[in-house]
Amino acid sequence: MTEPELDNPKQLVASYFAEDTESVARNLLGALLLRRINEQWIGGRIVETEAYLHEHDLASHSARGKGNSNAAMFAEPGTIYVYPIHAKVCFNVVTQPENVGAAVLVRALEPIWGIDVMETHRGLTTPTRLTSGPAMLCQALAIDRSFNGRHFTDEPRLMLCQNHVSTEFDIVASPRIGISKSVDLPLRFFIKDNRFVSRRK
DNA sequence: AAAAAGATGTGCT
DNA sequence: GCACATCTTTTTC
Repeated sequence: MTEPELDNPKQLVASYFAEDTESVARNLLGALLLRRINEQWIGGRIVETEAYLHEHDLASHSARGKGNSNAAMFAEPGTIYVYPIHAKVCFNVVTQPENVGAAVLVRALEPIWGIDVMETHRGLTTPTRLTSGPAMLCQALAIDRSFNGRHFTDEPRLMLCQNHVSTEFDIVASPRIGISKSVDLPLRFFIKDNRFVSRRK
């Protein structure tokens, strides 16, 4: 796919993220996540997300309240929350009104633009290993902790857009991946039958 | 069987 | 506050 669609991007507005987290997680499926690097947009379509709530969600980083490391999660909706894990990072967008402490984790992309650049960043060329995991997609898009706390509407290095090409798909909900608390809540959402979703058999 | 990924955890400047 | 180690699960060979 070429880039004509990016000539007229419909960037998501901040109010898009102010509603309840589960809805935002569902709505983000199919949206485009783009990273500006070397005067080129690289990225693709979001195919898998997870919702992290505040109240009663012990798996969420916000469950114990606001602290130094998770302060971005309590900022205004549309703020980027990047947290470190195992020498890598994962990418979230804050939802709900300010001070709630909820966010959507972007878990997988369908790579579309700048695949060669993403292959270089990842050090491999297997398509389904490029961005099919929260830490993988951050490495592919060169997202690091310098993005933490930035608002995506004020961040020229990133763009979140509505996808006006392919919007027809079924959404599947399942329990979230890799957590030890609140394990049964069906807060993981992905595009049915998409080959770039993580943890497929 | 071996490698990779990951809502961790520790430790130091 | 930031860098990085480490162990379990999942995926690939």
